[in-house]
Amino acid sequence: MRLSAYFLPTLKENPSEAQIVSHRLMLRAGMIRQTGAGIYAWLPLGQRVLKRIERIVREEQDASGAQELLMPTIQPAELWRESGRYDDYGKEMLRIRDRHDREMLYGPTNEEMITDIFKNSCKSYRDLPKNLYHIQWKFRDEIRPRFGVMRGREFLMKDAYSFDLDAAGARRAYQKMFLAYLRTFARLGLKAIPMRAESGAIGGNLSHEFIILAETGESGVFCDRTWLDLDVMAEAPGFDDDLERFFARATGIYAATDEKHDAADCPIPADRLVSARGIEVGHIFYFGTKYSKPLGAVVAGPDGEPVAVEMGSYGIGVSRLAGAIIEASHDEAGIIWPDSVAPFQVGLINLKSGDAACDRVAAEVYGDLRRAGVEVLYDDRAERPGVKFADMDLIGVPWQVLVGPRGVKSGVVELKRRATGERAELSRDSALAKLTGPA
RNA sequence: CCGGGCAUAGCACAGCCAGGCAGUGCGCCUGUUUUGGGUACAGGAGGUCGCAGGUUCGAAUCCUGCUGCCCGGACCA
Repeated sequence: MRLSAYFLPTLKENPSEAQIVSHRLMLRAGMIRQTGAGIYAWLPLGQRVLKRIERIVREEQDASGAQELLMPTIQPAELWRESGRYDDYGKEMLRIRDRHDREMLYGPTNEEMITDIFKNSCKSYRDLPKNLYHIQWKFRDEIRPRFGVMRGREFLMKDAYSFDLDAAGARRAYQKMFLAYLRTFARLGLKAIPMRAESGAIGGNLSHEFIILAETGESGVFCDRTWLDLDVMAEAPGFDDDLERFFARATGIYAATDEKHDAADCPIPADRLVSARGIEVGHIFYFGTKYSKPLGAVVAGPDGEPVAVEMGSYGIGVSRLAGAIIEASHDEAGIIWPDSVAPFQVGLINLKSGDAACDRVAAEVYGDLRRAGVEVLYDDRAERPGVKFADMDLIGVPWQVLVGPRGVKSGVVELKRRATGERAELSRDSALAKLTGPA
């Protein structure tokens, strides 16, 4: 992509409405624009990041055996009356009426709808187990949205729903998602700690929140110091292996949200306890027959007797993750994207646009990278080098390739790693090899 | 929802107290200059001063009502 033609409205100054760093940087880097309290438009750069995050989430869901579908954003109120949540959800649910005066709602979650879809087609224990998910926009009418996309009213969420014949099966489904979540967050370049959590309005009695530690986190959390240096994925099993041991070990190291933490009854000594703030990026629940019973999701068991299916639900805040990753990875100059979610892999800077030799070399490097399948943002604007450096640092592209008069003369380009600031002068071929070779 | 604050050009803000030509910096456009970390100079474009009403010869400025947004809290997968 040539930057001269790209819609990338970066800002030099901080918009006054943005207080926390991820919100400021997302606005300044031209990723998002606010259209109302807690409601954002995603501009091309932000959309690219969202798609990258979504893809990793999708790949890990698929790898775990879950199947993707897509449910609507608008739901009939009737479904929610059956579960009793139409009243329970309160003002956080956005309620609307269609032209026939039918009561509808903009879905805050999809337990009722998926259970309804499931029950209409799955009648036998032979149809189990199933895990169905989608990645869809949700709306929760938060009293007080804040922190940009991290606490928006409209947000993109992956939600999965598991159906099993018995509690043992549901436990395995829960553990598979537990593993899928750890794999997902690791790939996103995040250290997410699974913490015992309240199950809230979803209901149920087994629940973990996946938390990233960050000063700007919304909730207080507590964990064993061991977590700070632990690479929990080092000994992670495959999805088809026995997950019980891994699950026991990962959940055996103390970690709890403040609702679940009791200082008077804490299993670890004070000098090992870390008190911090965290951003919730995922939440998983086992809730048994809470929805299957009222909604009639019943299958015939092996003995022919009806059995209400055992369910769980599993959420990942996809749009929130864009903000959370920035909270965890930025510096004074701007965003530092992990390679896995970067909107472009390489930012190519022509330091002297208009100079025939620089234009030629930059265009050739651009072509070479594109042919090699690298997503590259080529800054071909007639701007000062300083402006280009500042913009490229701000938007956080992991690698920068600098083409300037000096290097062109001696036949080299400069390669800069955004995260470390490390630079090296290389021949064009070795730079290309480095950027297209194995990571 | 409670409490506090803000609303003037794309962005950040001054002007309001004490009514009298709509301003500054950045950004944007044109030209010159400069060319390895947001360059310099000159010229230019850009405004329903959030909306509605009131007071006044005259309102960005004073008064009333409304709306939107932000912050703290409570709430919240």
